[in-house]
Amino acid sequence: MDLRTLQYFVAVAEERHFGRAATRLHITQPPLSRAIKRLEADLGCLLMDRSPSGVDLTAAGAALYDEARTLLAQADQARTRVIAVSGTDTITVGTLGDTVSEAGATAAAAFRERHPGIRVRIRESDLTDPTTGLRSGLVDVAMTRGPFDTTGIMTRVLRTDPIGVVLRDDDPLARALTLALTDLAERRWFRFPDGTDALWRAYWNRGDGPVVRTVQECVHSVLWDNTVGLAPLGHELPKGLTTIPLRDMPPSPLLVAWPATKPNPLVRSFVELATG
Amino acid sequence: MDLRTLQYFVAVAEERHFGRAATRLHITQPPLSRAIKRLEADLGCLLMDRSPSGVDLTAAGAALYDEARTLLAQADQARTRVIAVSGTDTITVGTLGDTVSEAGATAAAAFRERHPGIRVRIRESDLTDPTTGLRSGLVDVAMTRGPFDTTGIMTRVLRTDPIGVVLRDDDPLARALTLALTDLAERRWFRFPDGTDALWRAYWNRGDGPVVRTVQECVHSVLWDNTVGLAPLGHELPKGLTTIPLRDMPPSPLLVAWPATKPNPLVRSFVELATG
DNA sequence: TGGCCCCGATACCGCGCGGGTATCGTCACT
DNA sequence: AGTGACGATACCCGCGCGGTATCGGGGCCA
Repeated sequence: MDLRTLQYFVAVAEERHFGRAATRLHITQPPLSRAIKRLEADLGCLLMDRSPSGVDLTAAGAALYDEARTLLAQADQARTRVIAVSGTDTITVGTLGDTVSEAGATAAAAFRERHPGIRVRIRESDLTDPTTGLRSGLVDVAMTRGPFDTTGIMTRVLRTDPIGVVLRDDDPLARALTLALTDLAERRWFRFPDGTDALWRAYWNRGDGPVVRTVQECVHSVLWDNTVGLAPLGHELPKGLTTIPLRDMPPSPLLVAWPATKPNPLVRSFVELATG
Repeated sequence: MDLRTLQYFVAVAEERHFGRAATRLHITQPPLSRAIKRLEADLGCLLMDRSPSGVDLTAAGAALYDEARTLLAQADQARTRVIAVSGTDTITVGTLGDTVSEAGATAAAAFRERHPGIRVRIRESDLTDPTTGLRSGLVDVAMTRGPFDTTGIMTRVLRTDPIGVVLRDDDPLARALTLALTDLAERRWFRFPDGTDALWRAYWNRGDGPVVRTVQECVHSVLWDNTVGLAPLGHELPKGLTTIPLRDMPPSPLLVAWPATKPNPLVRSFVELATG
């Protein structure tokens, strides 16, 4: 009866569905089934009645649900209190491009509500470092876009967005519903400096056009220098620009990333709040 | 930060000593050191100052100690409540020989105080079955003496007692401080029936004297039939009998035993209370 | 000051548990 | 009868948690 198993149980109890609970817990269904079964063996009684159309709590299951809820809340509070005593009072979040407005704002808000005494410092990184300073210790946790080299870094996917090409509104191709990379073979692409993470650059770079480092420079390059470039779909663009989906680019994950060895104990809580 | 680790931490915090805490937890010292270290890494702060003469809690450690205590108590209560709801209301304890008075009484008393609503049924077994009915399901947990075949059975040692030979007070050898089995080579030994667990019988049987099944029959056999027999030292004997330590017999463990798959959820609690 | 002892840390090993993917059994609904 | 949804099962793999053996370092005593 460890806390993780109880968390699993609570998830199933609330979702009334092993599959949904599993996704909510960021695991798959079979381990969850086994964990519940083990919990039942440990307590010596059935906790839920399985039926093909979902699950129902038994009396014992309902009792455990209440207990587990308070237990988990108390455990969480214990962690918070210990960390408060230990003196950690700041968490630094790195953001890349517009992840700060996309998902960072809600995550930071949730975190601030959860840890009223903690200062949340946002550090907006330029586009050359997808880790936004994780490796150099400038930030404790990053909200960024993949793919990039994740050795020594833990990540969790928040969302996955299709990739499009950024064009000027008056571009001849700007009316297309979708495009392929071959349609743009002759164009000049803005790209990122050599210092950028190799995997990230291979994914986002095309051709050998002008080098940019920030979202601003991307925008200017397209608007005033008539280049094109890759960008995820589904977020606001400055007036005069549009994004056309590309058929032959794999989608890009929007993710939260943190060091595998996390010296800042607040990171775990932030990740939980950011990913639900 | 699972519950087991917190239990480890509480033990160290209370003992102020890794070694003692480890024995109290029925593990060895290295895993305990690692667990605490991992807990510290998880929380991101030192919990105790190690010095060669023991350990001291840091401020964070003291905070965690309080939290952990309440958390563990609540977890225990959660387990108890769920089991109560599930309908289990009886635990049957098997005893062998005089284990019932030796350790069973205190264990049963502790259990009754801890679980006021639960009926504790004691089933005293004769000496032919060292499991006291564990395998056949007659009892949920046994307090008995080793060694015996433990396949499918979990055990925990309560104490280890030297083995002696039971003699009549007026026996020529009854004045010796210690004896060897060779000193008794010519004697008739009482022994246990063939149905008895093989390992147990090999340990306790000598020669091919009269068969006994109960403590009473052992006593009578020695007093009235002038046989001798093996018995652990350190417990009361009827008037007229005495026990002389044997130099060449390995000591016998007094242990609590329960099925590896334990259908009765109260067993865990009983074992904890019996072994401290 | 050198030797010893105590205690916590570390190294290494084997096994079981907790993840994963692939597949099955079963029930409800066409 | 066929199909789809859902939980259970089978199997695999890597890590965590136990174990034993050993190290390092600080006190204590001769």
